[in-house]
Amino acid sequence: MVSKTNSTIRDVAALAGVSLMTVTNVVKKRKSTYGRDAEKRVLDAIETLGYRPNSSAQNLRDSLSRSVGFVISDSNPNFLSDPFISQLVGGLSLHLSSIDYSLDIQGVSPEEFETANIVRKLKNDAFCAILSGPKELRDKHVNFLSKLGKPIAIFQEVDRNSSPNIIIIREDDMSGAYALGKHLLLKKAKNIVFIRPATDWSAVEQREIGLRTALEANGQDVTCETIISMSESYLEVKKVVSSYMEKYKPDAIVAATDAMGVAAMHACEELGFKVPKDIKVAGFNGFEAWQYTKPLMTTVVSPAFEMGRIAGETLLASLSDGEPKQKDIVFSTQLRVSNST
Amino acid sequence: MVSKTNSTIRDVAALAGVSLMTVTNVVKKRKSTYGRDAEKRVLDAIETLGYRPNSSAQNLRDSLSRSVGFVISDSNPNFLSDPFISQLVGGLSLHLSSIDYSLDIQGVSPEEFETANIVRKLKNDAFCAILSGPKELRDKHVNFLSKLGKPIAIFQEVDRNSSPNIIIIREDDMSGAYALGKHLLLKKAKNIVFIRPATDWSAVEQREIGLRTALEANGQDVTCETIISMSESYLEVKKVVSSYMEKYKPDAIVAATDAMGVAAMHACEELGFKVPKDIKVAGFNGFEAWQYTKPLMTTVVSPAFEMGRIAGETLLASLSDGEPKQKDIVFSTQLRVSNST
DNA sequence: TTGAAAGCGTTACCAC
DNA sequence: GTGGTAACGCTTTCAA
Repeated sequence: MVSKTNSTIRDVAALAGVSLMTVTNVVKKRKSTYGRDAEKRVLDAIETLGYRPNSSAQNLRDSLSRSVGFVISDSNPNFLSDPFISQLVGGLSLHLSSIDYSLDIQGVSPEEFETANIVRKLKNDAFCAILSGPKELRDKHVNFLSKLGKPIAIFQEVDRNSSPNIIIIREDDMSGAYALGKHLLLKKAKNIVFIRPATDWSAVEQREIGLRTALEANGQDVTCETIISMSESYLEVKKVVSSYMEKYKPDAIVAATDAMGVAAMHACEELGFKVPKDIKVAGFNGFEAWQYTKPLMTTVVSPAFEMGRIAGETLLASLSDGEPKQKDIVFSTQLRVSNST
Repeated sequence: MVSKTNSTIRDVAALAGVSLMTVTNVVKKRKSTYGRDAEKRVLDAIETLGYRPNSSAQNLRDSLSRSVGFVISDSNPNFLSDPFISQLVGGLSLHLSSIDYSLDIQGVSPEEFETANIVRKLKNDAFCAILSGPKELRDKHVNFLSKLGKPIAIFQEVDRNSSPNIIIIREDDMSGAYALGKHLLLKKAKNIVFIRPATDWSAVEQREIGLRTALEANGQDVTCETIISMSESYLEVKKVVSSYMEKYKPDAIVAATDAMGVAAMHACEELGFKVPKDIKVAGFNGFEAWQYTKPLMTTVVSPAFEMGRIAGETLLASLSDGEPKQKDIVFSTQLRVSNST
């Protein structure tokens, strides 16, 4: 293998027979500070030497890391298997790599949030976070992040009107859930169950509130009970739903996510209930993988990929312009009615 | 907000009343080079100043970036929605963040592979790649990567015995497919169809070879035809399978991935074929999302998360130890038989 | 243990 | 346009 003593801007200047300044100017494309012949000689030298600016040196020079950190508070080490999170990361990474920024991802359990390397070393220019755990713990983490002194984007929390460097990026789960509730009423559902994971997510709270608001307008006529599954796993959700269905007779199940909805649907079918005739089932997210259920599930679609992209754009903007103009960015969700309701 | 003029090692030394050397030694935990009292003063100073080593400076100093780049050759910008890739990234990122390395991800279309920022700027210490496109294009990309002069891990290619800095990390798709083929024979399948996407992936080729090898042992008795779907999308696969099923009467379908398998299964059911009675269906990968099909699909399970983790470990090892000991790391796959066959 | 100094590569500023 | 120099923060070496 060729021994790679990377060439520096000095080597380029020497080979091209120009000064350091001229090389920088050519590289930075500051026309009118150099002549045509000099430009050509510099470009040739860069080509033959295979010169590439050393980014560590650039970063030191202008005290930037050109990177964004993304802390994911999740008890599952394989947090990227959650499509919501992988879409956020995908959208964010797409934008960052287009402007030559890099992305540091770290998953951390909610309990260890404040001791995660990524927020302790603090080497990134800005941070994204998605939180989980009880509301007061999440509040604590928001507060912790706000003291980092860097631009922060937090996904899926409600705006706390907190410090000036925090941007909230969320989807309007409440309205989506509200629309879903109204849809179920239209379909004559009377006894509705909301199934949610034990883990607290702000989005889940919002979904429950929206659903209940829609249903409560109908007074005593309609009931809504919440049941909790210890985990979001397929088997656990199925078990919880099965044992509930054996005792009670709801006519609709709203699951906090599509994955949970599929499990609920299967539980019902195995007990002999037909979907949607005997019981309606709906979920949240509408990601690729869950579009393959039979019957196709009614869901509230999340714009997660786009949210990731906007997080990148907004953070970078506030890095150069100072305080962000918009401190609470809300994406609308969309009810997609299918055959399961 | 507090104005953050980050404190340097000099400030710490000054406050603690010790030399720079001593601070470095304490930070680097080189015991026996400093005394107890000095240590305490330094640690206190670090605490009160909130000192954190500047990683750009460290990186410049020892010409490292402490980051790994991951180039994903995929025509879909939302490449992370592919569970195979998101698992690779998850495993890799978990390992890297545990040793305080960061991860640069960039998706790029096969045609633009060599012009992607990430491989042009070359700022990472090592690279991972997953390739797609025709075999000769992939060969070209392997060759291109081998000339980068940095440790490279390539997923899911076959070993080309190429340059010393390339590590191949793959799963044994051929054996998995072979086992699946034998299983289908055991289940009395005679006319088998392999459905694959038009896009070339090395893994898909391996799966086809393994399947055919298993079946060919049975001579003329058993047929195996390959059909191609332009895309991997649910609708496209369903359409292709439907129109095939209307003309021919295979008794088993092997899909190149579970996602395609689900689509194939639905196509069959909609035409009135029962799975597995009238037709058997199997896929590849066995990721979370596809464990929710009804009937549960027979599949060959991929250890993608673990492959990502090992890529990180191996690259980092070869960064410090020079050439890697193992140049071709093969993970075994596992046939998981379920109700769809 | 210490203090001083050099060097990593880039960039900005200066006077010419 | 040039050439020289200083600065970013850290680490190592060398002599004390």
